[in-house]
Amino acid sequence: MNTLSYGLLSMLSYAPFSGYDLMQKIQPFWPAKHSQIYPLLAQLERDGYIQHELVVQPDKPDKKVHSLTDLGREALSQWLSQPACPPVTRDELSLKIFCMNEGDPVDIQRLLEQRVEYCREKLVWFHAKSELFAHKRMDSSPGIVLLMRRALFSFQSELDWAEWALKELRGEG
Amino acid sequence: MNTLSYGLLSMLSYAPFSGYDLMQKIQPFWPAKHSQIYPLLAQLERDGYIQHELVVQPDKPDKKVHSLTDLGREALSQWLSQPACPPVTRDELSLKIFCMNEGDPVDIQRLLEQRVEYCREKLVWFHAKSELFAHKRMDSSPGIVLLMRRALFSFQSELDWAEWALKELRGEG
DNA sequence: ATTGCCATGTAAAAGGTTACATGATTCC
DNA sequence: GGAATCATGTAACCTTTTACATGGCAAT
Repeated sequence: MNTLSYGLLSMLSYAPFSGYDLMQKIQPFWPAKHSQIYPLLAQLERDGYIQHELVVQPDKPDKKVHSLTDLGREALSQWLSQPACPPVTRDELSLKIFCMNEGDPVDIQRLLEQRVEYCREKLVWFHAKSELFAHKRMDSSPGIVLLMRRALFSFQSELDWAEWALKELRGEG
Repeated sequence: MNTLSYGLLSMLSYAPFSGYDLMQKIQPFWPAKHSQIYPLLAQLERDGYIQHELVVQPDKPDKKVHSLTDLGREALSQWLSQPACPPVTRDELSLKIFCMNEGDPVDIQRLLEQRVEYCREKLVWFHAKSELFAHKRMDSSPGIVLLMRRALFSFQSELDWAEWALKELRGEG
């Protein structure tokens, strides 16, 4: 079973969800399109890790609500006990900065400004989310609290770097 | 042309390299195996972006040393002027932390300790590299300096987070 | 009216990993 | 003697993206 499959089981460890919900929820951790998720859900059901119930909705399309079976829960905890694969990041910006000598310095500055903006947006989003959890006492599990804080750490450090890099390029270093 | 192709052109903007060299050099920015790189190099040559020269080595296997053509250099600077795709990260650890309720807390602590170790190793490596550049006055281009610093920023923030998370789990928060 | 969200699926293409294949040299 | 490095390639497989396909409801 591949990592995305375990990812789907991970999401379902909280509550039953539709494929559509799962697709949205898994994005921050393991980006995937619906075309990849629906077939995997069918496979997970064939293999006995999940089951589904058809929920008829009057205003919206019917949906399949998937939930973990005992076998699925077992598979999850067994997977948790094994070491995690090293993270993989692919960022076009790195490559562009690497060969920035080849282009117009203004292009590189624009790229960095875009990255600054991107990080700021992410930070606003995560700050809003974590305030929701703090104030309104939402269903914040220990895992989500850890991941939230990591996102804040990592986007902040990327933002700091990008701003520093812009200063360097403008000769203010 | 895909991003890996531009990545290869980016590496070649510094100097001519063999496919084997390129495979190693591109790893930090855009992980790829040799089986993906060799066919792409052939294609880039067919399309006129690079050319190669056969270099015979007495002690080691012969190699093809690839270099940018004018067309390749043009393609690079045109690519630099366009916005970069958003970065993509896939980290199994995120998923495991997300559903950590399902498993033994000791498993999660072990995973975080492994991540701490991983970050420390990376930091040691990047610090060594950047000292090399600083002291021995190596061929440090502006791009490489920026990327080096980013690596230090990002691994440090991941390390800080993982150590904070371990404290939280041990109830020292 | 058109865009966007909800909801599910399949098919084709592109991107990426693992395995197969070869062979000399160097280091332990 | 066995593993690691250098060096290039192909084939099979798995993963991921893009495109095809459908259709109702809500909001601007």
